[in-house]
Amino acid sequence: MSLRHALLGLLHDGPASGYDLTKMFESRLERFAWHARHSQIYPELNKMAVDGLVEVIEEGPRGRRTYAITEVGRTDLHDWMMNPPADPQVRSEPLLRMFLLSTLDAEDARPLLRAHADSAAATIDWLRRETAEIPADPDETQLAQRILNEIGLRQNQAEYDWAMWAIAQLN
Amino acid sequence: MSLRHALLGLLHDGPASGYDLTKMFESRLERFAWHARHSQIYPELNKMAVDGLVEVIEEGPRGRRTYAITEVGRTDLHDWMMNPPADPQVRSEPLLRMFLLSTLDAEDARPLLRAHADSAAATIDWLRRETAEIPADPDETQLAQRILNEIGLRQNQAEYDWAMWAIAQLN
DNA sequence: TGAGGCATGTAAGAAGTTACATGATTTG
DNA sequence: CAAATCATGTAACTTCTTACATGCCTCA
Repeated sequence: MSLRHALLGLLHDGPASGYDLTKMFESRLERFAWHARHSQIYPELNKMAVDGLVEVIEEGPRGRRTYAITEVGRTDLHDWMMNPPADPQVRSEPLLRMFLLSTLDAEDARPLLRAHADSAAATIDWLRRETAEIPADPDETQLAQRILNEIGLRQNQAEYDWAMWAIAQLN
Repeated sequence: MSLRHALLGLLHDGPASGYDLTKMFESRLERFAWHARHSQIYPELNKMAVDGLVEVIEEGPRGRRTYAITEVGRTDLHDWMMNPPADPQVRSEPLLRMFLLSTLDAEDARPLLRAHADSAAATIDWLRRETAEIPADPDETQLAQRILNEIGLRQNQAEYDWAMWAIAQLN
């Protein structure tokens, strides 16, 4: 039920429509943590409303429905946050590819590692630009954003460093 | 089709049964890269055999069937390895939880970050022990293993450092 | 008035999970 | 001979992807 909790988590910051949440997934979660399309988000919001985790608080133009998290939703989110499973499950196609690197010879592995490094470097650039836009005297949301950007920066720096190191190992 | 390619990748190292591959997933892939259960692996191997990507090369006791990758399978794996998608999709529940940290107050966030750090530290310990077992003069497989352990070490070190830094930020 | 973005939806199929089910072989 | 492990499978269900489908609103 990670999708459900991702949505609750996003709604914790304030009410939003399915359309807004789809955009939030794209801009905030999809790159590092979770991925979902609108075709999964809209039905899930409807189910969550039936289950009382969210409620429609406004109907706008073009059939727009703005959802807000309910008290039940908050409790559910809090429980999920505070009880992580012992055996976390991860699915990362880029990392899987790296784990299967030994199936390639050095000539093929090198450009793949290079691409991996380039991709990490591009993400670092992007996160640095994002972070630079946060004012020196941030509010709580901006402070939280800074902490999140930091995990992305450190992770991608590790990926970059590793890829460069691995290229050196091939030689 | 990541499962398919994960299986082809594991079979690239040598023939194995569905049972062996299930164990390999548990010990090698599941923690960092991909996750699959035997109930998904066995049917997939059968489909892959129909598609000519793998073949049964031996039938052993208890109905054991040993699969080997075919030339078609090798080509398919190589294509997949060399053509990573532009927008990699990642799903990580632990990271999602960190991305939703701002839904908690500081008293709740602290132990969660602590647990995140502990988990990274435990993984680092485990990887260090694994790496120490690799002889000083490794063969090709062992060298590849060392490169993989290194990515895990660096990633988890980044996670650990970040979590400790984040705890400090809360104060 | 046309293009782009806003806004939501469904249907079919693929992928993945959980639970049930069975039996052989090895080892202490 | 009992327990652990080896070994494979299916059924029902949930989750996720891809493609199709529709129409409104805003701005240049």
